[in-house]
Order: sequence, then C-alpha cells, then structure tokens
Amino acid sequence: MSKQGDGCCEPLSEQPLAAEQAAEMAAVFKALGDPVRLRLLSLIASGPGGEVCVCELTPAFELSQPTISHHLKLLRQAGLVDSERRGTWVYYRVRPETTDRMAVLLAGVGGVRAAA
Amino acid sequence: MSKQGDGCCEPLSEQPLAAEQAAEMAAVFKALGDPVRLRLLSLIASGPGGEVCVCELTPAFELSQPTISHHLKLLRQAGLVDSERRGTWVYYRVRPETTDRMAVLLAGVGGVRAAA
DNA sequence: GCCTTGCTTCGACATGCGTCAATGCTGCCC
DNA sequence: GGGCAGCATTGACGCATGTCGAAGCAAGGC
Repeated sequence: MSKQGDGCCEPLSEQPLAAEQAAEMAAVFKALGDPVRLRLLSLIASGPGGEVCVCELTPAFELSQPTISHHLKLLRQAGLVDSERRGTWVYYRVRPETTDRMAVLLAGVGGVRAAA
Repeated sequence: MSKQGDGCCEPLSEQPLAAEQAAEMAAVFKALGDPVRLRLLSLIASGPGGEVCVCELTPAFELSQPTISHHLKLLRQAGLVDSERRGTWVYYRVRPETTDRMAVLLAGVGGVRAAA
C-alpha cells in the first residue's frame, strides 16, 4: 500500500471518464461492434437524403429479415438511428448527434497531447 | 402506389463499407464496447506522457487483476493500445492511429450531407 | 540462490449476443 | 371485407464474452 516505486503508482490527477459515462458510451460502441450493424449504419448514411427504406437493407445481407430487424432495433435503442413509418414502408436515418459525440470522444482520446 | 420501384427498392449506387472492412472496424468497436475497457483507454490516454503502468490501472476498478489484464489484452489485440515492459512494470500507451481512424469513420457517417 | 512482487495465462463457469423459424401486426390494394 | 406485402416481435438454440481462482513467468531485492 505504501508507494511501490518512484515511477509508479502515483495517483492520477483526473480520470476523464466516469463509470456512468463510460457505461453509456460503451453501450453505443457495443451497438457498433458488429459488422452487420456497421454496414447497416453505413448504408443508411449513404442513402439518398440520408434515408433508407428497410426493404433496401434486408436484401443487402444474406441474413433473415427478422435478424436485420433485430439489428435495426439495437441501432435505434443505441440512439444511432431513427425510424419513421411512411405508408407501407419504414425509413431509417442516422442521428448525427450520437455519431459525432462518439467521434469527438475518440478524437479526444487519441489526440490528447496534440490538443494540449 | 403500386409502383414499388419508384420510392423504394432502388439499388444503391454504392455501399461505402464493404463486408471485410466492416468486420475489421467492428472488431475495434467491439473492443470499445465495454465500460471497463473504455475507462482503461481513457485512463491510459490521460496518464502522464500518455503512458500508464498497469499497477495504476488495476486499483481503479473493483475487479480482479487477471480480469484487468484480460481487458488490456483485448485492447492490445484491437490495436488500440501498445504495451512495453520497463523493468518490473509494464506500461501501456494509446495508439492514436487506431482511434483517429475510428473517429474519422464516425464523423463521415454522421456528416455525409455536411461534407457534400 | 531464494523469495517477493508485478503481470500474464489457463481452465471453468454464468451470462449475453447473434441467428433463425414461426407468428403477429399494420397499412395498402382489389 | 378479404387478401397481401412490409416489419416487428417472440421463443429457442448455439456460440462468444466477462468474470474469477489458481497457476505460471519474468524481474528485483535480500
């Protein structure tokens, strides 16, 4: 418990990510941590007007339709996309607030010394 | 609206994230999709000189020491951090190349229309 | 040389996650 | 109203993941 050495075990002046905030961010990253969801997000973002119908997303994968719906639900719960029913079809769009927030966090982690 | 081909189901001109690339990126995001690993990365990034000894990381969590080592291994395998043994202690540092790459990807997803 | 400290690796267990088939529900068209 | 297409939900199964205790390795101090 006493100090084990000179260059070790000094208390950190600040830890920029609290446990609560980390859990919140990790939930979003966990939603991104799947190839299918990542491609879904990319397809939605690159769609015309930033919107894509589910009927365009399902045939893009060799997966069953319920599986795609499940992944879209997870993306929605993570706050990464938003859905809107328009007549027969359901359209999804990206929520830039969430993606930008994650991008800023990653840039901050990687560029701490560059910013300072 | 019997015309299904009009407002729906047109083929995408391009899908910016191929399956291989998505799998590679998703592996990194999966490594970030855990509160413990996210806090570890944050602690490492905010350490003096961008380096932190493992003996500083372990007491920051209410987890066993092998568990922390396991999470650090996953971060290392994802290319997010790098480890270096210096005498008795092992120091970890962030690899900004990886974090910046992810930040660019997220910024691109969120700001497609802003860039265009 | 031997013991102590710091960290990793090895099994083992419980939980969570991705996937599918089957079913349910909503809205359009005849 | 009846039928049908588009999506979502449910239940179930198999695999991956987080966690721990115990053991193994490397480096220093006595």
